[in-house]
Amino acid sequence: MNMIVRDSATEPAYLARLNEAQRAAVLHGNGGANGPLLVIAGAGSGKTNTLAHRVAHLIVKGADPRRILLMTFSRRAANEMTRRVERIAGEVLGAKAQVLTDGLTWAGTFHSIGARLLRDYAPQIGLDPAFTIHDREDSADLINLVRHEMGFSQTESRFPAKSTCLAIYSRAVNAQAELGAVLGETFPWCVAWEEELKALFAGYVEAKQNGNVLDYDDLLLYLAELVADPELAADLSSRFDHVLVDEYQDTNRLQAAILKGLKPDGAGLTVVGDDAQSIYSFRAAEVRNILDFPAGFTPPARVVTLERNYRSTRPILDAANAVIGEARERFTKNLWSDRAGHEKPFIVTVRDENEQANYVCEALLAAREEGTALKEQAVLFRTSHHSGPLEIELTRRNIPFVKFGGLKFLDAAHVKDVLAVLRLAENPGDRVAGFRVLQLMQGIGPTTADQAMRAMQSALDPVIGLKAFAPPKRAAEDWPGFVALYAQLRGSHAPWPGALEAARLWYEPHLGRLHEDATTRRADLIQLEQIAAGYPSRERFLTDLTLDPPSATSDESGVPLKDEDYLILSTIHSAKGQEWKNVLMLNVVDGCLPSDLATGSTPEIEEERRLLYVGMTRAKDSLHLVTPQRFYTHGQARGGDRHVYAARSRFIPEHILGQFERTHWPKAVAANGYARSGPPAIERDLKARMRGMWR
DNA sequence: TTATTTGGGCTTTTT
DNA sequence: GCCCAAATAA
Repeated sequence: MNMIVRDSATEPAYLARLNEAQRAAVLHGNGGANGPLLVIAGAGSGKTNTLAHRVAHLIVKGADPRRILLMTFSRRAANEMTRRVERIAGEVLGAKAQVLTDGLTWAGTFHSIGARLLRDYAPQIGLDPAFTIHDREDSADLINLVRHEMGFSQTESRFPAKSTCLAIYSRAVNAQAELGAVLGETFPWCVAWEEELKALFAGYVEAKQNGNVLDYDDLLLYLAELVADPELAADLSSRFDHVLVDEYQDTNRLQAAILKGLKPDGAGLTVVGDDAQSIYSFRAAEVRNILDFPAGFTPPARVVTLERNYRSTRPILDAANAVIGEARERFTKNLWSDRAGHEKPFIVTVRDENEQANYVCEALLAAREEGTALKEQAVLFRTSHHSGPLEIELTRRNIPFVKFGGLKFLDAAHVKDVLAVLRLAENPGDRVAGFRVLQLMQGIGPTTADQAMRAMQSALDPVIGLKAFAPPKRAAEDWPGFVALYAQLRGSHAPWPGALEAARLWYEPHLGRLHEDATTRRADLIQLEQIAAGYPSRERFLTDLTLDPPSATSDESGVPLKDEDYLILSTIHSAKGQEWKNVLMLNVVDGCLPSDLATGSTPEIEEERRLLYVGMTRAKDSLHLVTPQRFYTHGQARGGDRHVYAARSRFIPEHILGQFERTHWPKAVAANGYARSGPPAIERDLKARMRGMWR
């Protein structure tokens, strides 16, 4: 399998179209599992393409795709990678490639790979393979249950909220740090609760184990523990010849430990990343992982640097380089591009957020008039709610859009309710799911739900326990129906995906009672059934959905039609790895970018700077940074007038302003204060709308 | 014991 | 605007 055959005369065409550095990254080891490789890949330097070529090259050279482990940031990135590998391998291997690339099944996030491996190794590490996985909200709910049981909810001064408790716990786990240190550095206002938090976390861990549930962090933690055992690590390691990791700058210490345990000598290990794009340290990502990677091995890992940018025009890249050039500490060199462009990025001053929304609409419609489809344009912002006024304006103008990184489909209460039914069937010990489901029935509150859960657990079989349980009078009517549903779902012949429909039918009466807009919510659930049909089993469906939820409001839940043109709205974080012809960034203003919640320490501020850099480098042809002069503060009634005056982001100081074109909008001032910018580019049939009001 | 109301406090980015 | 806990009603 390890062929060291080099014949440059027959070098395939797919290598010829790469630049020298890219080719070096692809050819490293020449198809074999040689020493470790670090690829520093600047923004737009063809990173995904290079990685895909490397994987394809390995396969062409005879590597077994089933023994290639590919870890990317999201399932979407993994799919994209697989697609490209397929195409490239197809050029060389023809029809055979399909079979080979179908074997590339070990591709996904650290968390999803972790879940799969843990199910495989469950018996060896004392885990029940039927474990269910808690998302963030479920984890917070469980921690809340423990918090109540320990009496921390009725303290004299207020105990940290459940989400804060979880955040502290998660940080301590992912950063592999002591609780005291975490509190001091990241949660200083909770320092006084250290003892109580410690007790709470001990209780939380116990509750997870009793219920046979894992949270996100456990997937990494258990995997790290698994590879810490020499025998298990050797066994696991021998399953993979090649391990490739994307976005390595955003991995945390736990993830680095997993890799190290998996490939201690680095043989066959490739990591790709860019320290200038590290934007996840709030999630305990550790830039040092990538910086210290080469020296972690003897001999040190080979480093290949990709500095040529194929994405952006030169003026855009120059401006982005100027922004990142202000960073305190940096390791990658400036990127270069030979894509000429006459247009500098714009800094557009507008009066307030409403004008900002107007400007954005005008700008993107103008770009569309010139031939840039909405799909090739994006509006980026620091926090999800920054797009609020814009969303209203887009809706008013009938401009279709899809939002990434906002409220997720799965966070909706009705979707969680139905999924909880399935989870409880999968794992009767899942208290959070049980509490949620049982309390849907009228007359059942926390106390009864707790008693019913206990009855389930103490019985030989959970179904028998439920049947024997006598609910309070008010719930007596609902009870038999629920027990029958549960028995059906627990049965060995539970249909799939029919089980979801059964759960929905049971849920529908409750849906009508609990929610006003039952019709739209019901449509969501039917949508969910369609998604479910794509999964082979209930377990895979539940796992994949919690680990790789549909990321946009449209993704699979299909709000706008796929073939229609629509605009992309996205947080900067969710825009990672993507690119558009025209990019507009909102609120490039001190207090928003950097966020005023993240200006406490230098590292935090530096991360915000990289965030601006990441946003700017998404643009191919044109870039607009919009700076409203004042914006309304939150925490007031709608239409309130509390506002602050904002200054241009500190990341664009005076001396780099020359890289930008500064404009005001609306343009120059007429007697009434504002020039008319001409009628909007959209026509509306007002009469039709009037008629429509009564139909 | 459950369901509903009221008042006070915090408010990012995501697997 | 949302979450949470305490108070109140059924």
